[in-house]
Amino acid sequence: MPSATVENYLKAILKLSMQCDRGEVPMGMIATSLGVTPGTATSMMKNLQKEKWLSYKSRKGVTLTPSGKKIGMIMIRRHRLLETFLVETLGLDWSEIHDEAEELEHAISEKVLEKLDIFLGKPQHDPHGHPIPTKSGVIRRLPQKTLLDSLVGKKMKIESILDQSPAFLTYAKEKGLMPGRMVKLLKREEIADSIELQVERMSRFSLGYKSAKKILVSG
Amino acid sequence: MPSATVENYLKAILKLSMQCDRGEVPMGMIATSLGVTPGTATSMMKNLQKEKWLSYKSRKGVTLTPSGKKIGMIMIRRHRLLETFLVETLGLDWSEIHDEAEELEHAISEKVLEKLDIFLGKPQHDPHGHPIPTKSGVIRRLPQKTLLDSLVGKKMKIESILDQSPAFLTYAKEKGLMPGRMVKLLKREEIADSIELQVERMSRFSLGYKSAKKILVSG
DNA sequence: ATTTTTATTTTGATCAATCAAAGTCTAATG
DNA sequence: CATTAGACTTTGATTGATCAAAATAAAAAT
Repeated sequence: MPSATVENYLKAILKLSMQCDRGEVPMGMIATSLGVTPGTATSMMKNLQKEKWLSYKSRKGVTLTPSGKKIGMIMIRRHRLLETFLVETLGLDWSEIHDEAEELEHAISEKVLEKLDIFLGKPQHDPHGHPIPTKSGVIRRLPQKTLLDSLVGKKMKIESILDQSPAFLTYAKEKGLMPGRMVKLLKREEIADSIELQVERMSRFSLGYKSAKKILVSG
Repeated sequence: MPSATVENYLKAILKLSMQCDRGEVPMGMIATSLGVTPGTATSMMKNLQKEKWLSYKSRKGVTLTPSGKKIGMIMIRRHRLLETFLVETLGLDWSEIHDEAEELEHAISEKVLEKLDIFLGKPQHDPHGHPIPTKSGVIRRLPQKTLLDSLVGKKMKIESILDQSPAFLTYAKEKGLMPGRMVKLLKREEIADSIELQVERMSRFSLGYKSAKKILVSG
């Protein structure tokens, strides 16, 4: 059984490898993502390699083995199912759930998780619109299009919010930026790196480029 | 914030101090109850004293301070609410829930616990009939009478099952020995340290003294 | 009152996870 | 191509939790 720490490393590495696709995940990203010093990350990678969860090439980076990937995926599944439970069943706000799930995901067994999955009706995605992997580790691919890339005037459907920080999530909710809502890009102000938009019948507002890139859309 | 290990020590010490009442809880009981060597228990007690969770007298034992007692009580509350959730909401069998709750109790926050308490309808006791402390740490006192002490021929109500082991719980359930059921002691066989009994309209069976002491009754 | 037994404490060591700071590569820049 | 900045690795130390085994104290038995 991997420790909670190992589970965190494997989950983080899996997520990084899914985003910034290029074979190996570099040390620096791992250290930053987990909030540890580079030296800690390096020494941990050596242990994880010894346990066959990944392969590590000095000054290159790491790639997960199938068993490492499996554990990472299980952790993502646990996290997202727990987030769904916290919002749907217990009524927590979507800005509060990330940290809670971060703790619970290391304590919940497969047996309880499967019961929870059934109880929740086998949801396809969590409250932020992130796809929930199946028990066997299959995960739907998210659309790549962000609010920033969408065409002026075209109505798009919000698919997912990439930022987990409570402050951003609270703001997004207030403006109606939630999965499932329809949004229209009204104007793009290149020079101010800002866009203007409207969600359904709500009032217009603007968003910086950096924030706009955190909203995935489809349609 | 206490570590999960510290939480376990404080919960165990609180439980021991509630059962075998005599001021101080001796080292040996603590070590056995937590499955660690005596030396480990001793050194841990010194740390816990330094943190003001208990007072330790060499070769005497320990007594919890109010803050230590509070943490122990919170852990009992978490454990029992989680057990209730696992049975009532997710449908696990009462023999499976102890170990699951043992893990989850260290990961669940107060915020989530209070939501869970409301969701469950503020239950008074867990599936084994153990009282659930209130948020402020008040706990109902269990009856002291066991099945063994009850009078031959008198109908009693089962209040609580003291043994957490899956094997005993599975057996108990099969025989109808569950909180809320009515039970009648039919015969006491002193020489065979065994009793004969009947639960409601089910068939009679016998139980050894040691097992009979694990069933608390009232009535 | 000795001896023996049992309970507890001490000591020295280990393991996982971490950091700070010094050392070493590598790749980009001039 | 030599230098330098940035990324990465090494080293040595720390912390919390643990154990085994030796030492000690207290309680029980003789």
